[in-house]
Amino acid sequence: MSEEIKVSNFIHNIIDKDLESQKYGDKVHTRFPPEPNGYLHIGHAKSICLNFSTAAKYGGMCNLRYDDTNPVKEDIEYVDSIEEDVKWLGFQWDNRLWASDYFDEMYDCAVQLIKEGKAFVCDLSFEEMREYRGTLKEPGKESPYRNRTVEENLKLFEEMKDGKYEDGSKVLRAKINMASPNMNMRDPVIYRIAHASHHNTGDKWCIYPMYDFAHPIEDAIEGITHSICTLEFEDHRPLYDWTINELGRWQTPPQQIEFARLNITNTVMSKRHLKALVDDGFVDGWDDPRMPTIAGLRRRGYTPEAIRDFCDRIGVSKANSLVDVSLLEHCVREDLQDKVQSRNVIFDPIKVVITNYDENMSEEMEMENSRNLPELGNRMVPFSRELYVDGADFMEVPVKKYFRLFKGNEVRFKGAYFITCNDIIKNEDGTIKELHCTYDEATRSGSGFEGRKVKGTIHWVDAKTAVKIKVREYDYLMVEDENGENILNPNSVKEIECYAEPAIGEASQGERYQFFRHGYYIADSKLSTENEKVFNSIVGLKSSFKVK
RNA sequence: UGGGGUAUCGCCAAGCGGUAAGGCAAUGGAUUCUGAUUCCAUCAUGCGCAGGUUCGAAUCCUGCUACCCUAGCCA
Repeated sequence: MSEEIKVSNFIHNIIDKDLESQKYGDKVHTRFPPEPNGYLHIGHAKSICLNFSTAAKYGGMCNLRYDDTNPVKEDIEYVDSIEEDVKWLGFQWDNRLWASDYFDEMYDCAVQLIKEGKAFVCDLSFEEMREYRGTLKEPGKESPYRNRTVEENLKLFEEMKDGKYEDGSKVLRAKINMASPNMNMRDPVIYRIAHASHHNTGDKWCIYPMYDFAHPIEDAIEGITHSICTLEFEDHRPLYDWTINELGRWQTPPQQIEFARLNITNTVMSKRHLKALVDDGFVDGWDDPRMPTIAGLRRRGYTPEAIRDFCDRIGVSKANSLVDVSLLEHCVREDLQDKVQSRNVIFDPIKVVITNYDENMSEEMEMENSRNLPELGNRMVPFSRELYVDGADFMEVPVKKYFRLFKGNEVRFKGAYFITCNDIIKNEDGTIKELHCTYDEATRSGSGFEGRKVKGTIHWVDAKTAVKIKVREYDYLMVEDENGENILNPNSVKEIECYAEPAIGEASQGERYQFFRHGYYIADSKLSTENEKVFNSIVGLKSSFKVK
């Protein structure tokens, strides 16, 4: 048992108990069973981390199994993305399997139930079936087809398989109890007719097993010990157990364990809604940097380490929860701060003229690549008479406790000199044209100057050698309106033209930086070209001085 | 409750009869050539509510309350 791998107490307690009772001997076998009907999102990441980490922690196995029992909704195009995402998160499956590979065995299981009088072919229509099912408070009525003979059921089911009937005209139902207080036990449908081509089995089948019938069989065949799913399946557990017990084929049946699915503030977490955002063109695709999909988070610049850490920290329990997005952001910052170099980028340029600096002179200033990681060394950044600073680093009328640039104040230009602002030069319309400042040669960075101190350090870019880049700032996809209702945020992305120091030109696709005083950014892998770098904002700095 | 679940700090979450871990957020302070980072401090006489059992209860019992899931031939 590895100590490094964190596993929630929730699952820990269950498995330790099973190990002690030797319910499955020393075996621990989990599975991650996505339906290939969309991209994986961070909610899936929670399940992936849970299942794979649990297996790893106990020296067991974890299967990646596609729950592909409904060809109408599924598409092979999603399979590649699912595997890429699981791998990117840092996990490796022990077996890659398809539920559809068990269709023969599932069919055989169905036939067994029919032979034992535990399943029957039913001709009720959708509407009739709903009527017969009863309601939450009233029991259902038995189907008039419930007492067909075994021979008749066998014949009809075979004919269903052979394609003699239309979609919806017949189903195979388990014969359990129409008066059960649990709706799932009121003779649930276990096989339906669907004349649809399956990505794996082609046109071999025109009947497909339902989830409730298929899933326990899949788990049992694979020797799964702990079948972890989300809370809404709690009511299905009796049917899960019924299926395995009635079939009686497996010595050590798997057990279903439920936990609460992940919800994050300001985040859409339903596949249906995410698909609508893609289909309606609100976002550029499943990997749009605003999407909470694994692909989106990856393009946004999140690291697998940060996501795994997040999953470790949110814990696992049965309480419905809404995790504050600030925890995710914290995990991203914490991971990036010890990995990433810093660069100077000016978002909202104000020109600065150093009036006592020689017009024909320029210097290469040595600048540390990372304050936190001295081992990353230094780089040379050009400095000359005309520079740009950020609009946020200057105030014409400073508020109290503001210690960046304002008229009469001296600040440190990071990696360069102390600079004093002497004059504000305006355009005719009253806007600021440029700032006239002076520098003090004695205060050069690295000179060991101790004469006086300044409270503010700001960043700058040499005007002559500045490189233009595009930066995309993101806001949450969902925001609250004035009534506190969650609505789609119409301003979820903002593109800004920025000036950057020349060294940014070396940025390769996917490379991350901290833009000094701004936050963390990544060179977008899709939008960047040779001539133009586009950066996605990953996450901002924890806090900065905000003018109220 | 028809049935099934869940309630511990603003948000997650440990705790399993011996006197409320931790993280995020927040707040104060120290250091800082990033108002970042780091560091230190504060943050539940209280565990949905009301009773009871016990020397002792978040943990056991009883009764309430609130919220979630459930009536697909989806998963």
